[in-house]
Amino acid sequence: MQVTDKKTHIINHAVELFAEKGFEGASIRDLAARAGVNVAMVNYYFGSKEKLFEAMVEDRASYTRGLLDEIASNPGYSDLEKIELIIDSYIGKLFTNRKFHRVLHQEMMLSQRESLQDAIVEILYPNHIIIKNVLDHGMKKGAFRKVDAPMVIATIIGSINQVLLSRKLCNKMMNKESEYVPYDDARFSKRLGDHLKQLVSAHLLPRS
Amino acid sequence: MQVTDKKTHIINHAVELFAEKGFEGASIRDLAARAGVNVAMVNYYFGSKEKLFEAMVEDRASYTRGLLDEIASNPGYSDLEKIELIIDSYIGKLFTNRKFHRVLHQEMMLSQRESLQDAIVEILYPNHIIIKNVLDHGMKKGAFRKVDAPMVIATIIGSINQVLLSRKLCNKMMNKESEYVPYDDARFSKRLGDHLKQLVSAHLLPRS
DNA sequence: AATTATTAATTAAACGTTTGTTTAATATTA
DNA sequence: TAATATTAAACAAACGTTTAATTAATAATT
Repeated sequence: MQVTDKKTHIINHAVELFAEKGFEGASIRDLAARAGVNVAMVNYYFGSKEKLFEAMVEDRASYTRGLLDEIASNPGYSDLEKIELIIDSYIGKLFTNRKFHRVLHQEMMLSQRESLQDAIVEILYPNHIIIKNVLDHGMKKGAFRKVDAPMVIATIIGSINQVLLSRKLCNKMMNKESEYVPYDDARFSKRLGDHLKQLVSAHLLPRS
Repeated sequence: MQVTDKKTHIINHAVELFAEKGFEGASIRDLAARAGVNVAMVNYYFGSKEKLFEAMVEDRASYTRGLLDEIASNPGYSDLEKIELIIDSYIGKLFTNRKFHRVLHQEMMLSQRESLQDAIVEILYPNHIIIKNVLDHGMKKGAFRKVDAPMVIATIIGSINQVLLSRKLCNKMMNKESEYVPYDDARFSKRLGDHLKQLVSAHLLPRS
């Protein structure tokens, strides 16, 4: 196995472990056992637990980029269509990358490793800007009513995060049995997307 | 100082510490130093770190109860008025109790101490039910359009949680300087409340 | 192509700290 | 005097990390 592959292999298990136990709760020994490598290899490759975490963030940070930007810059869509496409695309992104996204959330809530917090903000912020630009453009052109754009963004992303926060709470709210995994069910993604699109449309579109 | 007072005193500092560092990241020695008591006192009073955590949850769990229920059961309000009052009331609640609420969020995201997760769900769920009943009643009476009630709840609570998640991210989104503390600013609470009320009204009210 | 020299990868064991917790002695209160 | 509260010290376990020895792979030299 190549060096890069081995690093990636460790990082993949690190995402799982950090998502389950948090940074402090995850031990190098546990990680090594899961990844099937010697404990010393983690420090050999990454230097320290903290640097491993940073390497993991850097490796996975790209998951947010690209797709939203393409949608927003595509001249073939109306502003409302862009918002709707962004909603669906963002749901897909967060659902598939939910473990890493969970790690980012954990780290953002804690006031340790503050420099990492700034890095995480820089990862998430571009997505907000993309949505903001579409909202601002729509309002300027009169396609949208005058709304509190940052709050609309908080609502879109916050709604998705809320169902991602806890599978147990989500299932209880949605009246699903406790073993159900909503994030793997395309019907649930569609349900969330439909709700958000209807909600945001009613909010943004001028009254007839 | 009375025994109960001393316990409460330790719990108060525990909320702060757990909110800052998470369960695993918080040490008994750090807690004892902050609370100004001997390290052994924590185990003397609570038995263990884990039992201290549970005692803290039990002590603070009541923060969610009461207010929302009063609003929902008050016959003097229309269904929309109830929703609007619940939104403002819930924002106030979460903002003032944000540190404990942050601890609950952290714990809910991790897959350790699963029994505690169930307990936390039981703490938060009643609030959801209160909102759900109002929504269902309004839909049944024709005051509201047919909407996805659980998703509407996820949106209301998720939006508030999103701005509570990270002060840094929130300030960046809202174009505030990084030292600003939005949760202590009544204007920010009002801004969030106004947004949510406008959003939910547009979503719930039938088109003219 | 075979052999040697060099570097990289891997391992088990140990290191020093920190952790939650307990103990045994002392002080305080009832 | 008896129960409770408080303390400093010690305990064992787990932690991240380092070491020193060994194996594997690569490069250089004959």
